[in-house]
Amino acid sequence: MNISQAAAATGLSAKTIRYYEQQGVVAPAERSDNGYRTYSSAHIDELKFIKRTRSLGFSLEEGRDLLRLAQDPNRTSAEVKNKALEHIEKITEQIEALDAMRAALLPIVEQCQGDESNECPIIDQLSGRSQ
Amino acid sequence: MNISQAAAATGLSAKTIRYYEQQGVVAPAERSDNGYRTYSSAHIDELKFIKRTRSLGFSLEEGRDLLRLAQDPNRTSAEVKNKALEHIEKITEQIEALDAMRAALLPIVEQCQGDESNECPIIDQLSGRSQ
DNA sequence: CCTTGACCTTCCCCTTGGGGGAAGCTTTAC
DNA sequence: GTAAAGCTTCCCCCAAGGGGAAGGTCAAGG
Repeated sequence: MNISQAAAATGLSAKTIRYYEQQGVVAPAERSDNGYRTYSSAHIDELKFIKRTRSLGFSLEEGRDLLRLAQDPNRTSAEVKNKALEHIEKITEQIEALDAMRAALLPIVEQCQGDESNECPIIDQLSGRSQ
Repeated sequence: MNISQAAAATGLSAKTIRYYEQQGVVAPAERSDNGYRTYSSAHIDELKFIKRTRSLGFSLEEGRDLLRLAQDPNRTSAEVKNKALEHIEKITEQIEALDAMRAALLPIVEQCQGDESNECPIIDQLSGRSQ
């Protein structure tokens, strides 16, 4: 299984797969005689695992940690749950920050006529006028 | 007014102020004979303007565009409102993406005992088992 | 007068998660 | 035999600065 086939099998790009290997996130691929990377189904599973962690918003480093836990028979579910809860906390903070921006922006934007005049409460607000 | 005083006046770091100047976001500071940057109240206002756009989640480039509109007497409020609405749209999309992650994560995490056992539905999910 | 500490300057490397593309090899298909 | 496609490594690029080095300047104190 070449890298382009691994890419097709995982939905990742070849570039991304090389990057994950170089970052030590997944086990390095075997090499065939010509130097090409060769992928087993175990590699594919690792790549898919990381893809799922990424889609849930985990960083690559967190994904790597989770993969190690997944492969460690001595892990405890408490360790895993802790990481997940911390991550949920971070997501929640990000949502709150974005909500605050939106809440600050919406009423000002609604006040703006959006016409051909140059008078604009959005600009006034950003300029510190009409505070 | 030196850069550290401008920093104190705006709440930005000196590094950030230099960066904004180098990126062409704000007008370059005057230089005194020793080469030190010198800031007028107009500069301070520009820096504060950009700081407000940043705190509302606008990119530096968007902040620069908004500052140019603010200084352009021929602007229309429609232009400004358009940019603001696009930005709100982006924020909304980000919130939705984060909400989706949280919604996907929460039920799995709740199923996890978080004890000393290695059995863990979070790991199962990430591994594609018990899908 | 001289020194020391606090400024200031530019410069380069670092972060995240890859994308784009060059240079050079190999393999595949016709 | 040759051309296209695939693979390799390598380096530069993005956002928004932070950290810190090397070197010039300025103000205060002994």
